[in-house]
Amino acid sequence: MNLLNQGEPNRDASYVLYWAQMNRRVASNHGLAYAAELANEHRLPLLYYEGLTCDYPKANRRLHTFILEGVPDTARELARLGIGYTFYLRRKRSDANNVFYRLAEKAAAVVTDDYPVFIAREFNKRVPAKLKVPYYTVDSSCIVPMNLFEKREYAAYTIRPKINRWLPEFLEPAPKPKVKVRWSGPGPGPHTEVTADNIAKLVSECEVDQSVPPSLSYRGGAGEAQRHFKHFLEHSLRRYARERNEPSKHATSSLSPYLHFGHINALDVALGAREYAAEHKLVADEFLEELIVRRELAFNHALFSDKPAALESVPGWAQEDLRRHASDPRPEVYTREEFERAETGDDLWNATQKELLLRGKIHGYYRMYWGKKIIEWSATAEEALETMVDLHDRYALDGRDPNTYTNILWCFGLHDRPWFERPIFGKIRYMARSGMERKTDTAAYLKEIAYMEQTGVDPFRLK
DNA sequence: ATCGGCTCGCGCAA
DNA sequence: TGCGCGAAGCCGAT
Repeated sequence: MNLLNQGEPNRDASYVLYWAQMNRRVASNHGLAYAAELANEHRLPLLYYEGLTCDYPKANRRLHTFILEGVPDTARELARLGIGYTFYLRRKRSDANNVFYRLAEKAAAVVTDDYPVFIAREFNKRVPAKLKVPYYTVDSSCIVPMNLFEKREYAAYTIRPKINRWLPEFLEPAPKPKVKVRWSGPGPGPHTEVTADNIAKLVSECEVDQSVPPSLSYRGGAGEAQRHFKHFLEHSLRRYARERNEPSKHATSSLSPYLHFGHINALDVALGAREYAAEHKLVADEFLEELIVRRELAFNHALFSDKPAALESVPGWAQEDLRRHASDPRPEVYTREEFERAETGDDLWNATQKELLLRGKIHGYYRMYWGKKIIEWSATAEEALETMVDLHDRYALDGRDPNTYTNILWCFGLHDRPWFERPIFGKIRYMARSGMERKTDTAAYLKEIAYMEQTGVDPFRLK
């Protein structure tokens, strides 16, 4: 927990305010639980505010739909716990309502999410000074709070022992938000009522890019997140270590969209996987390594980098290699539009891009190939990076996340080691189509993507 | 099928 | 100061 301003509690306050910026969930939310504690101290009720605006960069139908799908779950849970809920959908850019500031004026204190990238990073810098009341941020994203680390870690092997030392202390269920003064009735307006039936209509009324359709595969919400998690435990965890890099086997958790929007807490995923593994005599080590060590390494990278998504944040040797090879001839070069439309000369690469377009995420292993080839086929490294970030911002349900930026920069050498010298890449790890063929069943993947493209149905969508 | 070399730098042991 | 080893590989030799 961090207090980010000199605010004094408001004596005439009507509630304590929790502002869900990134962790859009009720269960297992350390920030919300802390807000409930403050509310109890002030003998006030607790109000949960969540907004969705149309004017953040590249806002679109896909992202809006996913976020709105989470709202009914949130409303139900909050009502059960006696916590007030104001959700506001700002449909038009001309809408002058600034609901957060209006609600904050009547709050004894504000609690929100500590988050190291995108809008929350900027808001948490700018907003506290504008408020008269205390403004707290709580890290409800990481298992080991990212602020406990003192510096940017060099690689997984440097952060791993530190995480392992802290884990026994932090791998405990989050406290529940138990309020003493229950909220009765609706939250203070303006409030937008969201039901499963009106989501499509609400989104169509928003001034956002309507050309990006909702994901074929993932619907938002805490309930959906739990369903995916349960399916993963029962059908995939035991295969994870062996088959996680084989996309056609579907052995990964598919939780990244839910982790990104906070519909599920990584802490609960870790606890649940550990418990399931113990009960069923399975080994969850490989999954926990990715969920905890690599995910938290990404948050560490974002927190301690001035620009988490810039080439200046990759190691010196890699930057130097990119510079040295900047004028190497590129045998193939594609424009951003050709990448976007999946129109390169490589059908496997095109399939990965189609997976992004249709599902809203790319399988983790193939995404590395996707990124490496964009580097190889772009005029400059800077342009390659821009293409990757832009395509994720618009199409990925797990974009705009510390993991996204870290996975993209990994393609440029971040958290990786040098390998042998070659054109364009220098000593940055290269990936070849032949390697994909050798190690994975590319034919099965191509078939699966082609089926989705032709039918508009994801055969692996959770029923 | 499997193995070693490629190459940098962190962090711990000495 | 030396040394082991690292987030997902490639390539050529055996």
